[in-house]
Amino acid sequence: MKTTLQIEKPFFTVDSVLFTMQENELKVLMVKRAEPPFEGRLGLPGGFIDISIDQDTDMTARRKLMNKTGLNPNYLEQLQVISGAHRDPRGFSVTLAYYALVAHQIVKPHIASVEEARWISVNELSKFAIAFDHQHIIELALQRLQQKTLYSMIPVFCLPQKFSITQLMTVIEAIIGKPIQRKSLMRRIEASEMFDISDEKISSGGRSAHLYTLKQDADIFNFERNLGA
Amino acid sequence: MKTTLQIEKPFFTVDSVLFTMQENELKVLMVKRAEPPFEGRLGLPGGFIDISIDQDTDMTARRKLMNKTGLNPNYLEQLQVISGAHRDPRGFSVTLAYYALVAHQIVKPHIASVEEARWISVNELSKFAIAFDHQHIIELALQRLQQKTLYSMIPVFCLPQKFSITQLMTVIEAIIGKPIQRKSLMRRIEASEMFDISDEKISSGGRSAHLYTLKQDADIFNFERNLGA
DNA sequence: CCAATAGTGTCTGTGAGACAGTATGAG
DNA sequence: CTCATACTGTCTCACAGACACTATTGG
Repeated sequence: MKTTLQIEKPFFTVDSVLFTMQENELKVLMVKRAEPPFEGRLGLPGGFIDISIDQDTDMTARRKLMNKTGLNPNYLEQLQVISGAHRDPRGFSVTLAYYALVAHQIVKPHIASVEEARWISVNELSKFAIAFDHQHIIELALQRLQQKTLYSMIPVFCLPQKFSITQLMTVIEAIIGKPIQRKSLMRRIEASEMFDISDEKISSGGRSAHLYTLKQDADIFNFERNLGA
Repeated sequence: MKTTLQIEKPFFTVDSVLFTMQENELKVLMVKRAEPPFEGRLGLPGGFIDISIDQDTDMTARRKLMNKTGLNPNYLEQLQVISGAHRDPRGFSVTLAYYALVAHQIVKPHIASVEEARWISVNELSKFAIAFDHQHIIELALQRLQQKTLYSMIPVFCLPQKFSITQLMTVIEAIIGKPIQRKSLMRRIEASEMFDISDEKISSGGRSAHLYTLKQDADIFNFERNLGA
């Protein structure tokens, strides 16, 4: 069946949902589309794979994010493939969606200069007209992030290298949308063995807090029970 | 940048890792490749998306499985995309891998007739020369299945509609590779509220066992703690 | 001193592990 | 009856939730 290769090929793109923590809110990076379809609307940063540059799709995702924000996310993972005949007016399309996390302060200086890109709070997304089914993809990414937050420490990748327990607690609560016990979080920091406690401290109006850092070699530890259930 | 679309496109294929339970062993469906590359070797069932037939990639996976085994799996979920320049000798390729589960007895009558397809025990896979990086993909699928087995009841999709607790226990133990407590499993069957207990029984040399069925409307329940940790 | 934030001590609750004990079928 | 397999009772243990209590900073 040498004919197999003659079948018409779908579009194949890679898009990323990049999250960060800014002003106690969980935000997503959106870019204003410069061309049709959906010209002028907000959409996810992404595009076509370039097999002359990209070694694999992870590289494509990172390269496209670099073009928009000037940096590599601290965490990047495949979300899922979304496909169908009607999600892109140009025809059948296949998109591989990623979700990613960065510390806000590092990204801030870059964005404005590069291109029309902005951080939008996940709570305010519904106020905008979003291109394609990207609204839905963000929904999926958020659900996955929430789930993973219940049994791992990934939210640290939204924070700077040195962070306090309160900062981590705030991100987690922003992600899962409800309060957690500080005590439980401290137990997990201990048990995961992923962090070093630095001697530096940060203060914000009361007793000053210890700062923690991710160990260099640290694997992401998965707990056997969920938080906040 | 209308030039974007002129970028050379990669191959895009869909492959599935179909698991079942047979003779107390976890098995994977492999097909003998009829064409190069890797002609004559065993590989995963899959192929190119046909946008004139398939509404999305799930359909592609189901269609390809139907061609090999004559049936729809009870459970089908995306695993991940694997991509790279060197995994297919014909050039840069992108594969969307699925994993799927079926009850063995239903599939049995179909396979031999359709094509050169066979069930291989996951423990004996290393004895064969497998096409592409499919060995690796199976590894990934198994890891995901193991993880998911710790906090859900998906292994039931390897069983017939009516099944006993012992059968379910056997599948789970085959998947995760270690014994679990019958008592814990019974607690989960209760708590999940996913099953009806039928009045039928099955016997195998001792006291006869109750048979259970999945409720028609049942969602897959996710537990907050892992099993067998 | 007080207010505010950080961190500890410790009790309760839940669900898994372990395993002895009881029930029910076949011969 | 005995044997094999199915199921129950119940204890322990690990870890999350709750929340009062102590510690440390700035004013």
